[in-house]
Amino acid sequence: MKPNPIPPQEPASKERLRLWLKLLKLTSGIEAELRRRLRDDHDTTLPRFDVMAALSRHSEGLKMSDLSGYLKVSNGNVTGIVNRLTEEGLALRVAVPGDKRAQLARMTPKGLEVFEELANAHETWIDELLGGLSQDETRLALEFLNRTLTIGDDDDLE
Amino acid sequence: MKPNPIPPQEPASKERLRLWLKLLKLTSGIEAELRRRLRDDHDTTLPRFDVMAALSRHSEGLKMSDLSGYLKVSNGNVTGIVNRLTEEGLALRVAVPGDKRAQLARMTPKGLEVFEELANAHETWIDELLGGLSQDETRLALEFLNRTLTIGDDDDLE
DNA sequence: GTTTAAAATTTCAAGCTTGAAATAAACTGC
DNA sequence: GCAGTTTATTTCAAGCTTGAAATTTTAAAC
Repeated sequence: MKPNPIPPQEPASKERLRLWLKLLKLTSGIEAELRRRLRDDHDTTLPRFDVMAALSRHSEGLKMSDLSGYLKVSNGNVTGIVNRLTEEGLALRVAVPGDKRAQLARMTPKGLEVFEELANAHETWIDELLGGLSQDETRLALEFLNRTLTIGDDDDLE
Repeated sequence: MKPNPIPPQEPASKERLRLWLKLLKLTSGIEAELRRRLRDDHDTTLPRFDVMAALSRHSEGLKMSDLSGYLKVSNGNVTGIVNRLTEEGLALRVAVPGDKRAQLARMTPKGLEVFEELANAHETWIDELLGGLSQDETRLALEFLNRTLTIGDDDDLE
């Protein structure tokens, strides 16, 4: 006699699909809320925030190509965003001594100041939006993700 | 690939932030891969896929506003996407008998045919991309998400 | 040194996305 | 009826995003 494992049978692929949709809904929802707050409360956008975050942890500046590499977006994309940040006085471009092709994108002091506020708000928002998780659950989830679902792990923005 | 150091004593908000970034990286990575495959292998896009999916499970058609409601995107957004699907012969608009303001977006037979292929490929891709998860782990994760992180739960696209 | 290839960036067209404004039709109260 | 409001949709400008093409500079081969 079989001890009968639990078998409400759905093919594994359907269950994975279900998990994916659930996961997508969760992250999309949180992301949408972050975008809304950045816009309504701080008059900025998530892409700008991401660029500022990357530049802020590299105070010496980043080559445009490194920046797009970190953020996993196209070169042309960061060109536009850094342009707009520059127009707003939050970033600037500095020449690279040995190489006339390259430029470093850097935060301005004003940019650093603005970003610090944004980063604080951001951490608070996440804390609130994931508020349903106890510290134990958070750790459990992190461990689970680290153990099973690690895709393309490189540094920066971890 | 570093083993990702064990979280030392860290404030709960930092751990939640870490979890969020991990989660975001996972879903963004999968999403990027889906977009790439839709484009390279099927010459279409994720937004088109999402609209087709919604229309396909409502074969009688959907009002534009209902469609944007399901997908949680703006009205103007679906207008453009349905326009493009229509140009490609995959969707069409039909008048609503009692209401001259509204229109139903519907799939064409060709659209349904195309979508069925896409949906099959999509399920296969997800199965592959989440392949690191056993069926038990999948169920565990789903249960965890359902229990703790349910945000704005309504039907469709679950 | 000159040619050739590689690298760093920007430009560009096309599509996605939004919120706000514009249109048009339907409903409500009187 | 009809004035005023609500509802359904489209249009629009601005920004994000991409991959491909164009530009400029550096490096390599010879």
